Amino acid sequence: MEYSPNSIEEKWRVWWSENGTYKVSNDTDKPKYYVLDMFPYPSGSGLHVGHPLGYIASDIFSRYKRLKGYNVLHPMGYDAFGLPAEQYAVTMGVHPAASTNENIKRYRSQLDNIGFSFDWSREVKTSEPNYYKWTQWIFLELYDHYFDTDSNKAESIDALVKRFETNGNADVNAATTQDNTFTSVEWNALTPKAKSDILMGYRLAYRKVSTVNWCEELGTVLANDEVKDGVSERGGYPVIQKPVLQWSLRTTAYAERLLNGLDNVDWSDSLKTQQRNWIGRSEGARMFFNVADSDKTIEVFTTRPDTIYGATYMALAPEHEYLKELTTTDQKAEIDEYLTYVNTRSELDRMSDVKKVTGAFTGSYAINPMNGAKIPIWIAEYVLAGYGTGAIMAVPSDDERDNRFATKFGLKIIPVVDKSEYEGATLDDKVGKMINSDFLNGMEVKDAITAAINKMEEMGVGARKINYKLRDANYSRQRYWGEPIPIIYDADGVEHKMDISDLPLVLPDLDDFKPTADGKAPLAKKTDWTNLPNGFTREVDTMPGFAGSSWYFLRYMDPDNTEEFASPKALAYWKEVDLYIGGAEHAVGHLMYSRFWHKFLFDKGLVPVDEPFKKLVNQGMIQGIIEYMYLKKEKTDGVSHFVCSKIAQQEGGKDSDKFARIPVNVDFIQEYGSVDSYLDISSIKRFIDWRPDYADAIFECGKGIFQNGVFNATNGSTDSHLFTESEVGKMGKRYFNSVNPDDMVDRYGADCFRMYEMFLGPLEQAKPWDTKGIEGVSKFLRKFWALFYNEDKWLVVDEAPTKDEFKVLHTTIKKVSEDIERLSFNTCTSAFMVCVNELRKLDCHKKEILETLVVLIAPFAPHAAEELWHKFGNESSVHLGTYPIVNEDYLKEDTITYPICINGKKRATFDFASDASKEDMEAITRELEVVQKWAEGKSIRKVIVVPKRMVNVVVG
RNA sequence: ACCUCUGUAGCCCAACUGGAAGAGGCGCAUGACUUAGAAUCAUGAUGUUGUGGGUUCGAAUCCCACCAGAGGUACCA
Repeated sequence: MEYSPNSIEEKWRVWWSENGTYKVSNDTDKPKYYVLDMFPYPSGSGLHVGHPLGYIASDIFSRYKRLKGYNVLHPMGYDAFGLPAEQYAVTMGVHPAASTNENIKRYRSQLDNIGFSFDWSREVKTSEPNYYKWTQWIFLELYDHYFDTDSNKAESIDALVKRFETNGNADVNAATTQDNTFTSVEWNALTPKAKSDILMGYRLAYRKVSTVNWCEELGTVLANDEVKDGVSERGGYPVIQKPVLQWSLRTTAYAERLLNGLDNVDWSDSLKTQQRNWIGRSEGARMFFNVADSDKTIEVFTTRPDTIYGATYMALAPEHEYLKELTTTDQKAEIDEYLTYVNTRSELDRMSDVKKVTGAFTGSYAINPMNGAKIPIWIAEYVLAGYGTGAIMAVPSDDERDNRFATKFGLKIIPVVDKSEYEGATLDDKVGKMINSDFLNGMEVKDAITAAINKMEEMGVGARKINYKLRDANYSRQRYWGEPIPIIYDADGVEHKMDISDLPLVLPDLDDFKPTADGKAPLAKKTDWTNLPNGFTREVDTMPGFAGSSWYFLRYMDPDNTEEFASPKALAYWKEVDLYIGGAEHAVGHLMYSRFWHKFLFDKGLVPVDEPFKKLVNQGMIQGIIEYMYLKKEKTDGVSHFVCSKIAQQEGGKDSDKFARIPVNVDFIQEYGSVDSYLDISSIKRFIDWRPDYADAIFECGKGIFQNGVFNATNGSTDSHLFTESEVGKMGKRYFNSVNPDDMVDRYGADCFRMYEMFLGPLEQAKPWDTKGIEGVSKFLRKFWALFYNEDKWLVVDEAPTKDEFKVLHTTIKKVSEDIERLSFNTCTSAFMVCVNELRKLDCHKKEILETLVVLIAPFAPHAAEELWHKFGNESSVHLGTYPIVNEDYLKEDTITYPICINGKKRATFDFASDASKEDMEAITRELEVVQKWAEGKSIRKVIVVPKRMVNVVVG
């Protein structure tokens, strides 16, 4: 029979499901192996071809490990809470639970189509109460603990309270924002509210003021993603940074352990580097500057205490707590004006716009603790409240940004480091000899740093300190579609945790998912839910997206447990994720949060290891081509005005303020993805059908204008191309460029789709989707099939294979196994192609070869392999079989052909016996005719023999 | 702006630890089969390894600078 995937694939998917082929037991003697995918957020547009890339890779690896005799846990679930479902609810009135369930159904059918070996009985959905019960429980555990720096782990708040009651806090070393010292007597005399406030400074889940993006016109808090250039993406309204009391997680407490833990995991160096940079450990000093004519002291963190004598001004973050007190009457207007400006600036704007130097003078002065110099205190947006202490001592002579600032505002610059001995050193380089620096003069920077800190400690004006860029994670969202935070407040505003027996705190139904007029979370509207009979009120913020995804991998181990998040037995067996595959876009965020949660659970003795993911691989993103149209920001005669991208280019293109770029559905585009992609008249009409709001828009093409159904050509031209701009980028709903895997599976079959995705390129590399190449893989599968079948005839014969046939097979086993181990699936695919090409040349149809080949290819093409496996008369699944072993005897060669190079250039080849020694090879090489010829009149200086590679003769 | 990664034939990519620039596929060209096309089979052409420097007997690979693209930058997921 012909290879026709559609007729066999569905059959085997049903068979696997009915036979429970992929059901995983926690109860077995087999060694375990845990292969995890980053579970998807079920978006409204369904899976696109980028999603399955990692899933296919992990599925191949799981099937491989199963064949190798492991008990493999390979689960799947859904990260089901999230903003898009809520936005959809706000605009379309569909309950997020309903749309999410619809999306999950669609995802499931798409996933099923690809033939994954997931154990669906372990499915996890983060939006299910029986799951988020435990998310809430972990949150309360975090709330109930603080980080003790003496024991270097989380300890219970109850124990801390006992210490306060007996000894106060003087001998407590903890990760805390609490810097007042109190005695037991003082503590015991405090009101419950005051005690609660102090404990907030210790808890791992705590409340503090942090800012949100607030859009007055839309009456809502916006995600960073919804803000572009300081205005809302929707409608273009102003967005300001508004301070709100919110929950946070004290991730910083674990900074050092998060950093050290990286040494013990098998992740790529680039990924570890990204995590290390995100944690951003830096050594330096904290220093205290008194404010002139005030009792205030400003704390700064600096990595360059050596440059203290060059500190000519001080810069505070505009959010600094002392700003009010420091601003003089004269300067108030200027400061207020500046604050209004800063309010419109996102953190990203503030970091990236370094060329723009802005700031304002408070009118106050600080005293340099080392020499008593009076230096002005400014506020500047380049100082971020969240980093260090939100205040810096500025040294314009040795810091690029400070230098620009000082130059612009005419502030003093005192050179303190002489770099004349270091050619090419930049301002920021930590090299040179100290000058103008009193006792530091003449020292090298490195020594001066130590000397300066020692002196400051002696004088009591500073101390050695390690600072981290890592910030505590904001844990509050003013949203509906997330886990409710199980906290209630009494009449005094003191928070209380809910009783564990009352969990889960189920998210109540709402009809209207908009926030309240004053920006409170939607749940605030549900007064019968928020107001409890005893006068207490509920927290109305919900948890962020990362809450549910920070521990889901533990739930798969024991998904139906109602007593614990997972049983100790299940946790002890599965232990940790052995291989985690997921997108590089999660390289810091999700992985950092999961590791933090896991370390906390480890401290509690609830998980057996302190790092959750042993080996981690980021698959590269499959990109799509995004097609943009240029829209003039200002309407022409009251209607929208689109401009051909080639015309827009001449006026500055995307960098110009004149244009907005809007993504177009790529289905309308001619010459999609090329430099000359365009819309013709009929595609413009389709565009208008799609976006009726642009029905009367002007479309300015290269050679004419299209409007209201009529094309007016200039110079009688018929060329009506409206060029669009193609850009490689994310595939997704917002760019209208998704390719649905179902279409590929319908057309080519799941096995072909799977192999093609792997064949596209290295797993870790980003690559644009291109449907064209899939024909090659399809052709390969037909050729593979043709080894077994000729039309309706089963060709396989029971003859003993030849040496050559064995060699082809075992070369392939070796290559494929090695490549699977290093996750190089693209080269596996081409190894199979080579193998099939060679077997065809040998006209091989031998059972012993082909049956082994079927097992070998089973992880890649599970359906075809299963079909053929059963044709061989086997009754159990090929996927529960045994992986073939390489027999090296078939791979041996008698001679190896070496290139003979003269001075690095290949001049001849020579066959050496494969077991020849280096010395023999050198001796033979020296006598070769070519070598003699090239060495004529010169001497042979050296002969380099690289076994199995080449021979190089150096003459001269 | 900062952090991370990538750049090899018209295109997707191989080249493992520094050792012959080429495995596989797409596309293209020619031939076979065919009335023709499709499918299939056979054959084979294409190079400043992004640019410039350095290290080395030898560099796609290591180092430095630059250019281009992608991902992340804490409320998209």
